[in-house]
Amino acid sequence: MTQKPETTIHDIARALNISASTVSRALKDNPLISEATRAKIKKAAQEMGYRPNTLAANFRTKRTNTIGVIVPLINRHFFSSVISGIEDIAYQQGFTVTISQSNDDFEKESKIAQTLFTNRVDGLILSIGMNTTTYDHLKLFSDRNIPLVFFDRVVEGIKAHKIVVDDFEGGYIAAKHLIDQGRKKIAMIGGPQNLRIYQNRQKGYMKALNDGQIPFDESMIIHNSLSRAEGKLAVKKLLQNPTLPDAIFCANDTTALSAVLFLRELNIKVPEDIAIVGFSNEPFSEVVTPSITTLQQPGFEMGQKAAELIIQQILHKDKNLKFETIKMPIELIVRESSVCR
Amino acid sequence: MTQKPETTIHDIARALNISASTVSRALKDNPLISEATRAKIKKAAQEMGYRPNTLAANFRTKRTNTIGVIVPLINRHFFSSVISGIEDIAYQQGFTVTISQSNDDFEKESKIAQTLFTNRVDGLILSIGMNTTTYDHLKLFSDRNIPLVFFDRVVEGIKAHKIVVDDFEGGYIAAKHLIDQGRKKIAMIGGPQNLRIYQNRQKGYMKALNDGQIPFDESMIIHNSLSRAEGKLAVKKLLQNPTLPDAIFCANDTTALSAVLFLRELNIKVPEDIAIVGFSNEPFSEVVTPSITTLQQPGFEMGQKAAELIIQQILHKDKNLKFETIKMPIELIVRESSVCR
DNA sequence: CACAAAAATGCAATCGATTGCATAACTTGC
DNA sequence: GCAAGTTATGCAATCGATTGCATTTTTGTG
Repeated sequence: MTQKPETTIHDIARALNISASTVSRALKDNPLISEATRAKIKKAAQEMGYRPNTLAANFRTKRTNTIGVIVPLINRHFFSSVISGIEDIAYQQGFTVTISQSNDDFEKESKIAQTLFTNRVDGLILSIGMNTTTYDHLKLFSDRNIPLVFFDRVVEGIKAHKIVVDDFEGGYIAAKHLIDQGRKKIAMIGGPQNLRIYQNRQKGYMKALNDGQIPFDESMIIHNSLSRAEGKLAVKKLLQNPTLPDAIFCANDTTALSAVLFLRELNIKVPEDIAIVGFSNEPFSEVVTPSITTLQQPGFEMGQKAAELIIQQILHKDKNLKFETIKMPIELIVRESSVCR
Repeated sequence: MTQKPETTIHDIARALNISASTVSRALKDNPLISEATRAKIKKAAQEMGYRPNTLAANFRTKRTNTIGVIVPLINRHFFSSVISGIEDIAYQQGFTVTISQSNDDFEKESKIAQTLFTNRVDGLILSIGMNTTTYDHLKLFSDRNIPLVFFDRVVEGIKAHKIVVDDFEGGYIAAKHLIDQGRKKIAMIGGPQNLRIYQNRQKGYMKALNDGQIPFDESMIIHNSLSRAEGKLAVKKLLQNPTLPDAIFCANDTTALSAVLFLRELNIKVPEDIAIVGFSNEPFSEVVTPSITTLQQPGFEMGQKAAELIIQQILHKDKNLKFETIKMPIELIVRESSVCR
């Protein structure tokens, strides 16, 4: 199979006996070129099977029309929804999306950032890893004025748009909901406190307790990595607590799930004995028995918003842009795990 | 914030009073360059904050070190697992992964393929959409000898590696399992028959029935798009069938889930009255009550394999490569929905 | 020491599109 | 019919790394 040589704008120019610059302009619908020649050139391009060499153009213009995305784990419903949303908008706007996962590993996150940087992405959308506490790898971008948008797990003190759900509000609503159900001893399984989102979920929870005149009890809060296994351990520990909880607010659905399953194993009734509320509305939460009350984060929409913002920044490099923190609406989805019939 | 000008190999060359070609070679550890100068150059590069301009290199070498991936829907556990696997290997090998979703829309799939092509991806990994029946958009790649690897939903008659699970085997095992449980009237909810995977799942099912001396009944098979809504409709229809099924083999877990939920609504007992088997082992299948017996496809491993194969092809463009169809092991995961205690 | 062979380095073209500026072609009004 | 103004096209440099080939330097050997 012989490689047919690619047609270039020069070939077209030669064929039509005009200059390459005219061809280049015509193909981009530059109004400098008359309608007539534009049409002629496009026709020829079509016939000659011309395909623009993006590499050459990128090289020349120093733009790649590519948006880099780093998420902790692709294979997680919330994140893949966000990616889906990013891709949706990016595609419409003629951008390409490059995706990497950090696996919550700082080293990897850092290396990926460097790679994306050297690959000259036009912008970077990311949710930082659980263990990320320094941000030199991101300075690379801000130093060169490459747009950065954070979502979900954001970093304070870096100039960038941030798309978050109102985690405080979420935590508050969740705990309030449990209080409204008559629960008095509400435990919480929280995530790593270096991540703002988990801090806020907890703060919301505490505020609700306070508003509900429920004294705060240190021993009712456990912090872990929110995995299935750790969730189970946390529940085990809570069950040995001097004051037995009658409700647990879990900072993610994975933990809520492990609580539901483990309590079922122990024949402790959910929600009668212990009510459970999760966070994120994973697909399984709806269908497990009992189905899990949780907070719905609009992942797809967050992705769309992130893409819109970054593309806007890429297209109009506004020097004195005001960076916003956009709070997406969060919604309590009440299901069986928290309400006695 | 002034943009510091980027350091180029020419800057380094000038600083060290040598030629740019030497610098270029040294940085790539070309053995033509002596150890001594190599070290000197690298040191200088480091100090001067040199970062290779990938765009220039790509342009020159006509390679992008980028692998394109097209999946029907990112936001689906199986697919995001595959992506995760692809990304895993690609990253290790210094490749970047560009991801797009077709939303099972042929137009979009086609456009994406064109875009990826013009963006000069070095290879394309894809699972075609439900409605894709023509393959001109893929000829673009095969014509130019750009490696192509299919996974899951593959296309026959195109020269490419294919990574599939043994859907026939899966269908067979599923139906056999139901027969072994004493079921005699086993219905099937199958997918679109233009997709080989669904054909094969059905063929496996039919073979098992045949081997089990169960007469085949046309009315016991329904084809649809395997969505949650359509699944419910299919079940409804099966319940009105002259011969009521005592088991349903669903071609995916989504449909199996809708069956489980709908039957529960109707107070029809699963598995006692009707046993259910799904396909794909979605995360929810494990935790729904009753948990769903299903076939586990090794998504992550499939992604890894796909990435390995395509990278191998990219690196050694072997003209007379033999294309293989790799069947990944598939495993029946027996859960509550198919076994009476 | 001479000279061939081997090793190291340099030269310069090249990839293809883009774009500031120069020039050419065409209008228009008087 | 011509100057001034518009509109359309062309010239040529440029982006930065790569690489075939030429050239220089070093090494080794008789």
